[in-house]
Amino acid sequence: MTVLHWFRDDLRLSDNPALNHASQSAKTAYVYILEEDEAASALGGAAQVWLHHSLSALNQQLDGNLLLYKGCAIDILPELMGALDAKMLTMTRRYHQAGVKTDSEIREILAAQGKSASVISGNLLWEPEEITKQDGTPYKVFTPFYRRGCLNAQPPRIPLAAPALDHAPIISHNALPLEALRLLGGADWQTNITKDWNISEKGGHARLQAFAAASSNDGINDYVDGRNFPARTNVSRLSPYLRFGQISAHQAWHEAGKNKSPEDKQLDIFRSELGWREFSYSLLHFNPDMKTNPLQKRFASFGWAEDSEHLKRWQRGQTGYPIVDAAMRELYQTGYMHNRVRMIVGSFLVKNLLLHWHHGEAWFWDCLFDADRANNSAGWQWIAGCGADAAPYFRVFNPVTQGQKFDPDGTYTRRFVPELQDMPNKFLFNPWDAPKDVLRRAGVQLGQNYPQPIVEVKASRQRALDAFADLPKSKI
DNA sequence: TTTTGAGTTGTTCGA
DNA sequence: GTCGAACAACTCAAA
Repeated sequence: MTVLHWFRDDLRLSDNPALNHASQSAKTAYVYILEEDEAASALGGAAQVWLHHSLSALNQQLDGNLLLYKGCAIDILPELMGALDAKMLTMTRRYHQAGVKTDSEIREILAAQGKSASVISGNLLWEPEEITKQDGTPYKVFTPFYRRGCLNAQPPRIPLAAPALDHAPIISHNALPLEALRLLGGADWQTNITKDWNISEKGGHARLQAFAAASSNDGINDYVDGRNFPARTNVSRLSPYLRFGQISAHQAWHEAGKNKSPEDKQLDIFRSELGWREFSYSLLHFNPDMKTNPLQKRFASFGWAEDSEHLKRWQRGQTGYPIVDAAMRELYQTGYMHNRVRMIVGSFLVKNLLLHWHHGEAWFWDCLFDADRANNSAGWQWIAGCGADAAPYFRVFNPVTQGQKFDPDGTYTRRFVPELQDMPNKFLFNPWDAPKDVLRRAGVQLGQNYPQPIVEVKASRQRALDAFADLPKSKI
């Protein structure tokens, strides 16, 4: 008997409960479908590049047995199951509305043919319906969700070893070569952005181990403080691997805890970041329209500004605020952005420029390797203030102070804004305040080789505070 | 049942 | 320079 495992965002062999299930007492076939129906809002450019390399690596792990298709899963799968004479389909549970709908349709179609489809949880530490308040409704605030909800529930499973796979005989049945998925775009860009990453399950584990076993002032061992500094190497950089399932959250949870007391502060804070991912997925599960609609309905008619020139300058890293520009250029050049500066650029777009968070969500979706339906929407709603958040409306990041505080020697900023290479630290984050001779010696001509600030911090902050104060009071 | 206190990531102002 | 207070309104759970 043959079982078909449909890989989606679980591109790994180890700790993959659905794949384990498939491999028990059966020969296994494997498929990935680049879904082109409404089940998958199209992947962004960076995520496509990541996916290309991921599929290539996974196919190697499967000895060349991964079947690739492009199109509509409910058309492709029943036919493929027939060609393979497969009696069962396995897949890892997903949480976005269109995907959930596709999966239940598949199940019905196969059931009508006397075949089965198993949707098996594997990508979250806790399933959304497990973590609710006493009254059964979902949490809306992170801390009680995580501390009271998650940490009092069943602890995350010990990761499973990769199963011994008995490949079904290859019946390719019109499968496509990887190149036919056309996931790679422009030549220079896509080779440059992948050079720092080993895009594979193995690469994910190497990253995780390096993070977990780092020396005392690196990786997890100085996570609490170090994670705030974009020039330092304390964040895990696991997000793209988690996004595509090349490592599981369970593997990250347990590997990070090796040789550490469960009460260890560094470990606790890192795990709580995994908790934020859980929270985002819970929000997506209970609010299927989270990508487009604000969680707080009072934001529905908020008076966002319209300014395509400002938006373009934000996207290109030409705002005249060095920390913002460094971060936006990091994103565009590398497909990644450090978490601290994600908050700074988000606050700048939504508060200082007063542009709709949709614009930020869409740009991150296109540019980030780790663009994740749950995290991206939840994160943008959080920074916009319309999401699930206990934080005050007046939290507006100051791009000058944030730069001085979290990139004090300018290492990060100068790396991505080389125009300011020779600007002294004192004026690096506010070059418009620098005396003329300082600018001249640094070779900076504002408005010529580095932009003047596109808005003024104090005035734009006040404009945002006024606009937010005008919101209807009730969050509901 | 009601009250109380705290809540990822901040800034500014005035003492 | 440092430090505490003020900047709302609502969620959630413990007292």
